Amino acid sequence: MQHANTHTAAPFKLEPFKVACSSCNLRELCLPFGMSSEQVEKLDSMVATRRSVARGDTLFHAGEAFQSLFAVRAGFFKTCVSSEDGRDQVTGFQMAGELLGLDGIGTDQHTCDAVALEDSQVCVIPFHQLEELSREFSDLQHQLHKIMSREIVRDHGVMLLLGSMRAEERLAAFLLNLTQRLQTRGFSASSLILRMTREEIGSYLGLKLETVSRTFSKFQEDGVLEVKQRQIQVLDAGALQKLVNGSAC
Amino acid sequence: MQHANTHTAAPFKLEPFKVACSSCNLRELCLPFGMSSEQVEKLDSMVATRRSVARGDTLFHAGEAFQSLFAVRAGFFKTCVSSEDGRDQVTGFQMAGELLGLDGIGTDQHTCDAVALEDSQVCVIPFHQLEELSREFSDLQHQLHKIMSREIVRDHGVMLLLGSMRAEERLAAFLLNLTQRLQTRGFSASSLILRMTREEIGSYLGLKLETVSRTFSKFQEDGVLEVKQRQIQVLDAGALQKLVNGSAC
DNA sequence: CGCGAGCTTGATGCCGATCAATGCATGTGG
DNA sequence: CCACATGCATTGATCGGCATCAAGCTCGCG
Repeated sequence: MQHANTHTAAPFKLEPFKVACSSCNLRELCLPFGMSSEQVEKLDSMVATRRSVARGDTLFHAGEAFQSLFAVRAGFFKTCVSSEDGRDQVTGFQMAGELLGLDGIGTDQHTCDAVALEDSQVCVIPFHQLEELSREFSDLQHQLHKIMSREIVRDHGVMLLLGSMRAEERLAAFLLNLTQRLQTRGFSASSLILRMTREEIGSYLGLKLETVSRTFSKFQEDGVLEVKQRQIQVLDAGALQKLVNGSAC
Repeated sequence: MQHANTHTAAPFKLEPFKVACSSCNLRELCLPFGMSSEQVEKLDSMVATRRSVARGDTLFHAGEAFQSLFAVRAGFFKTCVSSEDGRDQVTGFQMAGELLGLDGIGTDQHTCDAVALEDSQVCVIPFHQLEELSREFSDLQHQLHKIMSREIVRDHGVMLLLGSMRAEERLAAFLLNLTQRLQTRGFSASSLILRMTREEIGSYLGLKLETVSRTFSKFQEDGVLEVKQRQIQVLDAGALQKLVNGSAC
C-alpha cells in the first residue's frame, strides 16, 4: 500500500524503468489479478514496453488502428467520444491499474480519444498476444472477461446517472466513486485533488461547467465539502451517500 | 433473408424446436460469425438448450447467479438497471442475434433485469463452456471479445446521447438505430412496430413519457413520421439524420 | 507584473418535468 | 354484443432546474 494521504501526483520519471507485472504494486487491481506467479511471469514477457504520456497528450485517438490495450501504471486519463457535429462527451476517467482501449477491439479501430490529465505512464499490452496467452491460461482469460464486463456495468451505472439524476446527485455519485477508487489505491477517502477541469466533470456528468461549479459551492455552503479550486475535502460522506440514494426525495 | 416488410411478431411456438447454430439464419449476426463450419458444429453441441420467455416475463433478474449468456433467437427484450431508491433505467433493447447477460461476468451475478417485450426465445450459452471452447478456437474467442467491445462502444454512444442531446435529437437517434438494426435483419427500414411503451423509450432516452409522446407528435406534424400508436412509418429519414448530426445547431 | 486558463457568481430564459384531463385500444365478464 | 375496466397514449397548462449569457475573480506562469 502507498502513503495514505492526499492524492498527489507521482514524481514523473522520463527514463524507461524496469517494472514487471510480478513486482508491480498494482497487480491486485490490474490484469494479473488471480493469476499464479508463474503465469504472471509469462505476462511479463508479453508486456515488454511501457510508454510515457505527458499531461495533455493523447495516448490514442479515435480512428487510429487498434493494436494494444494499455494499463495505467501511473497518472490519470480521460476518454472521450465525439459525434460528427463536434459534440463531445467524456466517457470515463482512468487511474492506476485500469485498462484503456477496450473500445477498439470491436472494429479494430479506437473509437475514442484517451488523454492524459497528468504526466502518466502506461504498460502496453499487445492485444493479439493477450488473446494468445489467454487461450493458454484460463485465469487470464477470465480476468479479461471480468474487466470487460465490469466496464459494461460501469457504463450502465453512468447511463442511470445521466438518465435520471439531478445535478447534485450526479456530482455526489461522481465524488463517491472517485474517493472509493482512490481509497482502493491506498489514498485518503476524504482528501483529494481533482485532476480534471469543471468542464470535463460536466461533460462526464451531462452538465455545464457552471452547474458543476455552483453545485460544488452549494456542497461547501452545506458543510458537505471544502472546496479550494481542485482541492476537495469531503467533510460529510454520509450526506453525499444520502443524495445518491435519494432518501430525501 | 426474411420477408422485407413491416416488422411483425414471429408466431410463437411453445414446443422446443430443433435448431442449430449451423443452420440458424442469424449466425451472421450472432456468436458464430466468422467461424468455420466445423467450429460451429462444436458450438452446436454446447448451445444445447433453448428457452421460451413469454411477453412480460423476465429472462433473468439483477442479483441472480450468472451462469450463461443468452442469444436472442426470436423476439425482443429490454434490459434495465435500478438504483437502491427505486429509480430505474432501461439500458438497452435487444433483438434477434444479440447477446444478453454480459453484465453478469464481472461479479458472477446479473446486474440488470432482462424482460421480454414480446413472446421470445433465447439460446442458452453456458459461459464456462463458452470460455473453454474459446480457448480452443481463436475465432470464437475473438468474436466474443468483439461483441463485448461493441457493447462498450454502444454504451458510450448512449452516454453521448444522454449527456448532450435534446429530446428531438435523442428520439431521432433512437429511431435511426432501431430501423438500421431491423434492416440488417431483413425488415423494412421505413415501417416498424415499436415493441416498447413510451415510458420505456423515455427511460432509455432519459426523458419522460409525455416528452416522448409530444416529440412523436412533433415529428408527425413536420411530416417526418407517421405515428399510429406503436406503428411508425418513417417518411423522411434524412430529416432524422440531420437532427442527430445537428446541422441546424 | 500582467496575461490567460480556469473558476465563481449573478441574471434571465427555455426545455422538459410535472400535474391533470381526455382519448383510444384491448380484453373480460355479464 | 355491449358495458366497463384497464393500460397506454395524447394533449394542455404550469413550473422548475439547468443552460445560457455575462461579468469578475484566482492562481499559475512566462
